[in-house]
Amino acid sequence: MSSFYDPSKAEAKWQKAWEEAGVFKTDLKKAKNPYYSLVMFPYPSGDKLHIGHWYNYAPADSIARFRKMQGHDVFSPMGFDAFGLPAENYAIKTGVHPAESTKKNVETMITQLKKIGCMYDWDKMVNTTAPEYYRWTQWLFLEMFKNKLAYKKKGNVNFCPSCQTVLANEQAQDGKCERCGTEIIQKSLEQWFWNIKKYSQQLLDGLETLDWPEKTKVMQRNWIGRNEGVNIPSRIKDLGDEFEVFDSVPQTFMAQTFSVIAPEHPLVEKMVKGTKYEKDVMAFVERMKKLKATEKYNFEEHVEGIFTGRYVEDPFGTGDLPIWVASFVVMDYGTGIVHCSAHDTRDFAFAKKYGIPLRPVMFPEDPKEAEKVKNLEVCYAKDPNAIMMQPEQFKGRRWGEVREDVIKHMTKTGLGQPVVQYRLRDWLVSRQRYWGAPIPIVYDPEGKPHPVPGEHLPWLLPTDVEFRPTGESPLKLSKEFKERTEKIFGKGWTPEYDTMDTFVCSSFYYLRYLMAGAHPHPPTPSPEGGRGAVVDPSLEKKWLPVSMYIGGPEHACMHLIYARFVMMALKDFGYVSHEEPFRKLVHQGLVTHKGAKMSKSKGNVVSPDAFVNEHGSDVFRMYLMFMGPFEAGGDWSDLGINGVVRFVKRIHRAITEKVDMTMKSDSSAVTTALHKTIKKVTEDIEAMHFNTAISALMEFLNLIEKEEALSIALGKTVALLLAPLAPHLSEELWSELGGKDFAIQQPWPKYDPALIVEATMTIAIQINGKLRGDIVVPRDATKEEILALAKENGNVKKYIESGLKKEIYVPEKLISFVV
RNA sequence: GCCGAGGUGGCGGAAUGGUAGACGCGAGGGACUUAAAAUCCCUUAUCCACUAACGGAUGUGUGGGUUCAAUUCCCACCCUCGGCACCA
Repeated sequence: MSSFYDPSKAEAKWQKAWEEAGVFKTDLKKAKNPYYSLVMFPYPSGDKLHIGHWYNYAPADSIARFRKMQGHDVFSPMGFDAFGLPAENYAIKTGVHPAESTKKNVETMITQLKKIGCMYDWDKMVNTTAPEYYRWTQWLFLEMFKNKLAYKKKGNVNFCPSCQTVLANEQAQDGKCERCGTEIIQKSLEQWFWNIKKYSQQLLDGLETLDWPEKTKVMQRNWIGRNEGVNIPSRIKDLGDEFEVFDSVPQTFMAQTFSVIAPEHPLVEKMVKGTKYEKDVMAFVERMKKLKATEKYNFEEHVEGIFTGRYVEDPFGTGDLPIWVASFVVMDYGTGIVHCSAHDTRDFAFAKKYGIPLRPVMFPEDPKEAEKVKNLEVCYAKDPNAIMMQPEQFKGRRWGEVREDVIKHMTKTGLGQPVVQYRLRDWLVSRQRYWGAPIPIVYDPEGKPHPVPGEHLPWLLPTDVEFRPTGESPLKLSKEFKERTEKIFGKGWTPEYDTMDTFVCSSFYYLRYLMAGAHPHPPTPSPEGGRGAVVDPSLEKKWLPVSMYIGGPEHACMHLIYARFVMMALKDFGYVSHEEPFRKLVHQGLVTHKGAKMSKSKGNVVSPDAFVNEHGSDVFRMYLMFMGPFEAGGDWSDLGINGVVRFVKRIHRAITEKVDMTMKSDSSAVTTALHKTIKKVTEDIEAMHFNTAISALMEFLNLIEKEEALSIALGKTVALLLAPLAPHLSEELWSELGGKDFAIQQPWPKYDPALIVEATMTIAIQINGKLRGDIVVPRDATKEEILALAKENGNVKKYIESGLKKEIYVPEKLISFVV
C-alpha cells in the first residue's frame, strides 16, 4: 500500500472506472426502492462551472450517494436548460448561431461536470433546445390551449427595454428585470398567457403537504396573496353599467364616500365620452400610461387623480359615490375599481389632497383621540379596539370582532357577498426573442389562432434569421418560417412569431428525465420525431414526486411555482398521477467572498479550477461543505481549504500505514469512538449538516492517529464513511484495503448502540450556576454515590461549607449545588 | 412599511435549557532540516492572579425577565441579510 495519495490521478481513475462499470445507471423500470435526486439543471454558459454550481451539485451528490448506500435505487440525472438570452446576445455580438455556441457549451460543461465525480446517469440527459425536447414544450402549450388554460390577451405587460422582450410578473423583481436588472416599463401588447390564477387555491393548499423550507412556503403564500372579503354590486348612475367592487375590510363599508378606478379601465372612456370631463380625464389617462411606459412607476411620487363627473348609484343608502380616476388603482386586482373610506391611509390621503368629503364610522375609546378622528385630523385604521358607530345594529361593538357579522349582514341585505381574491396573476409566456421554443400557433387570414397539429411537432425553430433585438420577435425575419406555414396551412396563413418563456421548458423537465434516452446528445432527430408520451405513466407514478430537490432560493416564486402549476394542470389533463412535483426541497446557501456576493464587477469571483486541479474534487467539495451549514452558505477563504487538504492526506496516511491485517480488533476506546462517529456522521448527513459530519471524522482521525495499529474492519468502515463526502478517496482506500467491487456499492455502516456507551462518565459540578469542577465516576454509580463524591471534591468543598440549600442532579451530566 | 432569517474568539463556525467556543483556518513557540517547504508537538476568548501548584472575574448585538442553571425560553430595542410592497 502506498501512503502517498495523488488526487488528480486517483480521481480520473475512479471516474473512468465508475463509468465503465456503469454503477450509476438506473434501471427505472426495475427499480424497487426509488429515490429521485434532482438538482436545478444549469444553463450552459460559455463560462466555466462556478462555485455556485459546485455548492449545489456536490452536496446533492453526497446525499444521493448516502441514499444509494442505504439501499435506495437512486436516480440522479443531469441536463441543460439551454434556451435563453445569453446565447442569443452572444450571437448578436459575434454572429455565431445560438445552436452552435450552445452545443459547444454543453459539451464543455459535461466534461467539467464529470470532474466533480457525481453519480449522474448520463444516459438520461435532457437538453431543452433539442427538437425532441421542445416538441414537448410545444405539446404542453397545445394542451394548455386545448384545455382553455392558454389564451391571448391585450393588456399592460412588463417590458424590459434592455432584453427587448416582455416578462412575466414573477420575473419583474422589485420593478427590475430578473435577468439584467434593467428597470421594467409597462407596454400595452397582445400576449399569450397561461391561466395559473385558476390554480391559486390548489397551489396554496398543496403547500401544506410539502416538506419545503418554511420561508419558501411563506414566499409562495404571499405571492399567491389570498384575501377574503366581499364583492359589492355597484352601478354607474345614468349609464347603468353594473360591476362589482372588492372590499377586504367590509366592517367600515358605511364610511365609503367615493370610488376610484384604474386609468387603464375600459369603463373610463365610456364614462366621460361626450361630457365636459372627457378631454381632461383622457389626457390624464394618457399621461398615466406614458408615465408607466417610460420609467419605473413610483407610486409615492405619483398619487394623483381626476374626477370623472360620474357617480356610483347610492350603494349603501348613504348617497352616491363620486368616481375618480386614480393613479394607484391596480387594474388586474379585483375589478379595477374600488370604494374608498376615511379608514384607509391611502384613501384618506387621496381625499385630503382633492378635498373629497369623508365620513368616519368608528372611533377610538379616548374621547380626545376620537375628536381628532371626527375632525379628520388623523386617519384611523385597523385598530381592533375601535368602536363602531355604523351601521346602526353594530353600534358600540369592536372593529376587531365584528367582521364576520358585518359580512353576514351584507349578504342578507344584498349589499355584498363573500368572495376570495388572489394576488397571483396569469403567467405571461410569450417572449419576443429568437432562442426559445416557438409557440405552436398559426393564424388564419382573418387572424384567428389555430393550434399547429401534433403531426407537425416539433414545430422547428427556423435558422434563417438575423439576430437583432428590435422589440419584435426575430422569427418575423425568417422566410422559411413563413413559407412553411403557408405550405402546410394555406395562402395568407402566418405563424406565431413569439417564442416561449424558458421557464416553460423547465416546468416539466423532471418528467422528461424519466424518458430514458429520449434526448441523445448531440441531438439527432429520431424517425418518430420523439413521439410517445410526455412521460410514461407507470414511471411517473413510481418516481414522482422528486425525493430531494436542491436549488437556489431565488426560484421560490418563479420556477418553483410554475412547475407546481404545470404538474397540477397535467394531472387534470390526465397525463400524470401526482399534483406536486417536488416532495422535499432544500435551498443551498450562497458562497460569498470577502463578505460579498461574487461578481465580475466586484472582482471577487473565485474560480474552482485552480483549487480542483491542485487538490482534487474531493477536497474542493468537502471544503465547501465544511465551510458552514449547507443552507446558510459561507464565505470563501483561500487559506481555509488547507484544513481539508491536510485532512485528506492525513486520513489516507493513517489508514494505509496503520491498518494491520493481523489485528483482530481495536481498543475499546477506539471502538467506542468509531461507533459514535458512525452515529454522528449518519445523523448529520441525513440532516444535511455536512460541516459537522466532517468535523466528526476529523475528531476521529485525531484519535486514531495516536494509535499504533488499526484493524482492517475499522479501515474499511472509515473508507465507507467517506464515500458520500469524498467519493474518490473512499474508493482508493476501499481498494487498497482489498475491498470487493466499489465502495459506493457497499451498504452504509451501522453503529452498535451498546458500543457507544463508555465505562465512565464525567459529571460537571456547578455551585450557584457556576462551574467549579468535575468528577469522573463509573457508569453504574448511583445518584447518592455521585453526590457524596462531588461534595468531597477539593474546590467544591470550600463553597458548600457555608451551607447547602439545594442539590440538583441531572443524570449523566451534572450536579448543581445552591448555597 | 409588512413578512422571514440571522447577530458567538483574529476568521469560518460548534453547542437549541445543563461544562460556551467542538472541528478547522490563522497566529505564536518548539522539533526535524545545512536551509526552506512539507510534516509533527505545545499554546491560543478577554482580563487579573500564578507561573512550584491550585485559581478568580468578565464574556454569545443591547437592556430587562423566568430558572438552581439561558447562546438556547419570554418582553422591549438596535443592527445585518433576504423576500414582498399602490392589492382596496
